Amino acid sequence: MSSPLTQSLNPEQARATTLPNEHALILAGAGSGKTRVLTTRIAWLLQQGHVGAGGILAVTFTNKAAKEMKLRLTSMLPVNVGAMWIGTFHGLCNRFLRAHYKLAGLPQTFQILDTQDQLSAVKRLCKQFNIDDEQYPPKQLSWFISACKDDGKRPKDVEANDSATRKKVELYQLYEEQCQREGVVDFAELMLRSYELLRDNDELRSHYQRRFQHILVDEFQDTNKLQYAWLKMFAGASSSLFAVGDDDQSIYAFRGARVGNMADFVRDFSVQHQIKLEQNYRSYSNILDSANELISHNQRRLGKNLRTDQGAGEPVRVFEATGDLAEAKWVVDEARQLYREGQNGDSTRGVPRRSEIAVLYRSNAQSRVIETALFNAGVPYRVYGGLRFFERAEIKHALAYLRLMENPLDDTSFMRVVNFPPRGIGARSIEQLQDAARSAGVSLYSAVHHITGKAGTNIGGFVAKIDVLREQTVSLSLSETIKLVLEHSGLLEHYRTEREGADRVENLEELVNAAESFVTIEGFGKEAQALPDGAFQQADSEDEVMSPLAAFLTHAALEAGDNMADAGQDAVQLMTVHASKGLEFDAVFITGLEEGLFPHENSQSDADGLEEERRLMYVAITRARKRLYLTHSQTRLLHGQTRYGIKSRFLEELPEECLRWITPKNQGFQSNFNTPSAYKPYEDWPARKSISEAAPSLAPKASDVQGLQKGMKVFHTKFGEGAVLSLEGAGLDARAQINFSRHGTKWLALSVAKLTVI
DNA sequence: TCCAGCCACTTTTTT
DNA sequence: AGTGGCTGGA
Repeated sequence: MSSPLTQSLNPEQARATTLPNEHALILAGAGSGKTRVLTTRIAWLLQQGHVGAGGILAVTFTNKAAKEMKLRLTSMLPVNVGAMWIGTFHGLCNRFLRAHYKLAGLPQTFQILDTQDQLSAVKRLCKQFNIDDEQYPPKQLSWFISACKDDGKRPKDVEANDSATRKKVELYQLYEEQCQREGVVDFAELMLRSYELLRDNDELRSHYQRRFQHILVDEFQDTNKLQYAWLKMFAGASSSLFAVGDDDQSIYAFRGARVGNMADFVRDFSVQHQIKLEQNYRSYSNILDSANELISHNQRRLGKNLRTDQGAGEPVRVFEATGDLAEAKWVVDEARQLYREGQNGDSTRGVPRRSEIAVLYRSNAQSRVIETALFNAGVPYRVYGGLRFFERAEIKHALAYLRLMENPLDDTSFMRVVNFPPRGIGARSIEQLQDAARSAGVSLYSAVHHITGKAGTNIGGFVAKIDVLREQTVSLSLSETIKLVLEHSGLLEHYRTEREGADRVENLEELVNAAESFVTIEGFGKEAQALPDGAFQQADSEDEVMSPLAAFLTHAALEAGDNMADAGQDAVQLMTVHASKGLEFDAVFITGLEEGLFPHENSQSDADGLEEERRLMYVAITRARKRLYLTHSQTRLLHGQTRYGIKSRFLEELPEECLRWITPKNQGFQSNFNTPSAYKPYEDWPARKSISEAAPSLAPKASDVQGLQKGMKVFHTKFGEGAVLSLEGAGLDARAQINFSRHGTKWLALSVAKLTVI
């Protein structure tokens, strides 16, 4: 307890950090020093001699978090982080499967399919079996397969009561066979295969259970069913599972995360100590109180209230714009002002760097307007999200050549580059090859010998080229190998002659650099090195070190890299709310706070969806340290159409005393239009339209709203005749659901829509 | 076989 | 509006 490691911790943090060897759940609110507690606990356990480095298993969701944890640990203690298992779920599964590839039934050179690869594998499968892709869209199939695996289900475990599901399960089965034949695993398979291996192999399981005395999990609220089961497999009778999470920040239910794992954990492991970290070190109280008040509207919570010792700080500013461009311009002006004040040395009002300003939005489509405004104002910015380095087409092409050299069974990679750059191998030749491969039961690569004629010659040339590349590079370094492949594959040449290919050539050159720094910084083969205690040598060959190329390919699949846009320059940060999780900024702008957008219309149908949206808003608010701005717009261009938005309900759920409305509150579009407002708009009012499509809210109730009643026939200037289905809200928020004879059912805001009773 | 133009799609995302 | 995938003509 008196360790200097824990001296600067508050009592709750110190208690969590120094818990005895037992299972524990730490409810760590936003900005409460969660990562600090996690790393300090590991350091403390090691320092007190409770466990050796080899006995630690620490799991995170992102590579960034894993890296951060390792970095902080090395700064706390002189410790060999390589001896600990610290990494992402998938990274650790990879390490595990590489060590026991034989037991797992995988080739040593197994390749990892990312989401794109998985989709193309599914498409190939569907084509082969003549699946109607209208009825079974490959994307959905791919999603279905991943969802089954995330649920821990093999095809035989999936309950199929209708013919469509039975078909999907059948395809899932075929997909599995295809992957197995080709020696590839997708992301979910990494998890499921490791889980099953542990479950079914008693000797292996007890070995690992004895080994890992302390298992620590970050962001526990984001674990899915399989990940929780996986953790349970590793946790033996003498292991302690230390889970850190925040149910209020669970925003990934849509991809299978189960907040319920927190309650299950408490029950399954008879957790004695649940410690709440409620002291927030990040935000001023106006911001924190807003977050607390907002999240209190959620019913299903474990319950937690953040407090701060910092003062009230600036009020949260709310701005209503007339249009999305005006909104963006206002944000940019305000951001510049903050930066200017920071430059003048005013650290309470301004921000020292542009990178301390974040502009958040609910969906990616909203970034464009903000980018335009920033660009026009000459403000440097950086957009997160979008394609990352290893996901770019040219990089994936290059990697496909490399993967094929490493594992000729990989048909996905074969298909990607067999005719890229174009070398006269068309659909017919490919079909011939696929038929031959299928009837001989071999890979496309080895089926080339069965093909004769022109197709045979062309494809034969391609295969020969791969063989030659493999031989030529056998004694070359990794970066030299890649350089040679880029030249001899014709990829560089192809992009050099392409009009818009300069960026792609640059990226390919960057790939060579990435390989160089991978070897020097990361070392290679690290993932597959021997277990320290040397167990299981009889069963598997943990001592066989991966080739640098194999390690690099794994790295590329598991860590897609940054999107490398303007790194280095001090720039305003643009990202979705999801992407902002785990980050913090001096100033945060949350934009597009309109019904249907945030909360998003697709999430409003059920209460759970709405609660997740609210948690999303909670995450967004708690990113801010000093200044928080909330903006919404009366009109917005979305998918090429003007939409009229209603102010988000979340704005109403914030404590009034923390807010300052820059524009008068409760001004609907109508009243603004009639009474030119006190503030000066950035642009002229948009041409008036009489449509407003608002999302339905949860419970329609009112029977008579603004002279309308259910069942009335109405006329609308654009949609024509219709019947009122339901009514809700009052005053400026009043809405009517109307079934138009020619345009279907729509929700209209009565303050905007021009309706006549007929 | 290749390229151009047309059509459908559009919440959030890590590995 | 913008993009990615697919079809049909050269």
